[in-house]
Amino acid sequence: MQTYDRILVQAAALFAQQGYEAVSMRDIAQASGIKAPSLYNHFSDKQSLYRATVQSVFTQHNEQLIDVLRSSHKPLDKLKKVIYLSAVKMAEDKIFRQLILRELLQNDPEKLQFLAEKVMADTCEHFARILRELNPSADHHFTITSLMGMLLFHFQIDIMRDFLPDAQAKHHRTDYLSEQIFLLVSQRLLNQ
Amino acid sequence: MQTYDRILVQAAALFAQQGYEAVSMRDIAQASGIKAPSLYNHFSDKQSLYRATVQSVFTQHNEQLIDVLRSSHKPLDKLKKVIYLSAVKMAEDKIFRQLILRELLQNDPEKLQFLAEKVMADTCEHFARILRELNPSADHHFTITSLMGMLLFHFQIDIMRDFLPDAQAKHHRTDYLSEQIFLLVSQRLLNQ
DNA sequence: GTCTATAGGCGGATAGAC
DNA sequence: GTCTATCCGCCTATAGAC
Repeated sequence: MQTYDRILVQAAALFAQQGYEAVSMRDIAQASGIKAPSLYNHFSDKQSLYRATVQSVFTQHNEQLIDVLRSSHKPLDKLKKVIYLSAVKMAEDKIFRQLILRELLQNDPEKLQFLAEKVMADTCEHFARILRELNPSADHHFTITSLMGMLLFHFQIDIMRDFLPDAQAKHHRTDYLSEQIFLLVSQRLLNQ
Repeated sequence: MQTYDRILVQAAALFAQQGYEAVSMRDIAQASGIKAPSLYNHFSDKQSLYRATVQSVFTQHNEQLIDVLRSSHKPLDKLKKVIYLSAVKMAEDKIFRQLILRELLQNDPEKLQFLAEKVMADTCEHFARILRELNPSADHHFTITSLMGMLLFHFQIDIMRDFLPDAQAKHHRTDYLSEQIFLLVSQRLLNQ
């Protein structure tokens, strides 16, 4: 792998784990196997490196998710499948999950607009198309944002689940959680 | 207000907005109307100040929420009411919301255990009691974590909602969101 | 309890050799 | 493209006067 890509990969892991301020250029350099000044041959400053990192993680994540929707089952099966695959991605891709949560904590409206329009809106549209097939008149914006909230939260709290009341082994299983989320969403959708 | 409390209030706002690493002792001192070294007469170091801040915000939040459940309506009304009041608190208390999200991004198991057992578990138990009245055999752990995920996410994304597909004015209203969350949760609960 | 002064370290970033 | 050396500012924290 080229130096440039190695930097992006290592920076993504560090920024996701520790946050922008807590990660130094020296940390990223060391993880990438170079010295800090060499980073400046690839990125003009720390902010640029961060932006490139975030964009790269989000772009990759979206590309992988879009592949899912090629198949054409019945709408309800499609919804179930896309929830399951989103859940798998959320469970696996801790870097994406933590980076998006960190970006959500940003207060800069520009960054939030970028996050919404360039990262989340595509995925939302995919969901929306399926939901409209199932019920043309329901409140899909609410359903989709609820879905994203649950997908993010359920997998983010995985490591602290057992400290919460009534946690069981099944609550650590991606298939169980995605099934329950599907049932929650689809029942409301069809009864609305 | 005494210096000590003024520091906690100002530190809470700064830590919630910018995160631990991004806030300097000078920032907190200036916001509190003193110089940085004076902070060390109240807290032994930055970490202690942060811990005290988080604990203070979470304790206050929980106390305010517990008051809600004194009234004894029918279980379904109680659920509706407690969801509404949690939603109002989430919408209003940006400092609590952002601090809890930042703590969720921590990877230190000790801090997560503290967050789960000392901050979230109480609230979970309140929810659980109501849910058990409505359906003794349902999966309440899943329902409650779903609820918390939705409550956090829906109000955290408020400022970027309009950049997402199909957003409408009603999606900025706390009463509408809490009603929809209630319907989502209660339908699943009663059909389970 | 608060201040000024300051220690000592680490941060981002640049200059210039190779 | 990568390095060593270095600048300079900000950071946490302490010493000691008032």
